[in-house]
Amino acid sequence: MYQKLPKKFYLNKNVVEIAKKLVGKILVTELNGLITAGKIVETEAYCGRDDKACHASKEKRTARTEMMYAAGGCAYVYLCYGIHHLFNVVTNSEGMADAVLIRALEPLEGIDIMKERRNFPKSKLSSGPGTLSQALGIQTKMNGMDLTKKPLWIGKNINNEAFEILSDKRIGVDYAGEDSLKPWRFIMAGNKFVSKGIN
DNA sequence: TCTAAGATGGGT
DNA sequence: CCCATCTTAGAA
Repeated sequence: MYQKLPKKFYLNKNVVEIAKKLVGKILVTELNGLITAGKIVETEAYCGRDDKACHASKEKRTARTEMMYAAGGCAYVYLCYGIHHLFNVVTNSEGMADAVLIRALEPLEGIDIMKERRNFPKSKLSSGPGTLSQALGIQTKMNGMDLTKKPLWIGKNINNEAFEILSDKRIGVDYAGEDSLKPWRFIMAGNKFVSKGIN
């Protein structure tokens, strides 16, 4: 069930390429025996070199960014606006601060559990970086977890469905000037669970 | 110590 | 469109 991606998937040196490949993969948590899983339908790449939008821009090292320098294949979870836990996939080899922000999921399994955790009946379950973390129970204490093991992992595409991937500029990083225009956001074409989809 | 800003989301 | 909310980073 949800066959785990191998460590080497995350060691690719091109974070933009990994962000694109993550579309269609399955993000899974198993907490207190409860499995929740969703198909990744939207991602964004952040690079520690040549990208002002990245927390580790210009290879900046702080307590928060330290995890981005770890070898690829672990989680970088941080708190945004004091409320939202945002989940990222650390990539590249040790010392290279790259990460992919997971922005939206199509719920697959444990939907009742997600609804219970979200507790916002009128809103979507996991179509935004903050909401999907809440739906899967991802918190900052999971920062640094190995994504090739329980309780937080990424699995291969379930079936061999064909889909098209579109790219666009990233969301909420206007402060980064020209770097905010980089087409480093990837979405599954036509999927209604993307965060800002026309639906 | 103190302060400003932030990879958002829900409600109007 | 408006703004709650509180950690983090950087300044003093």
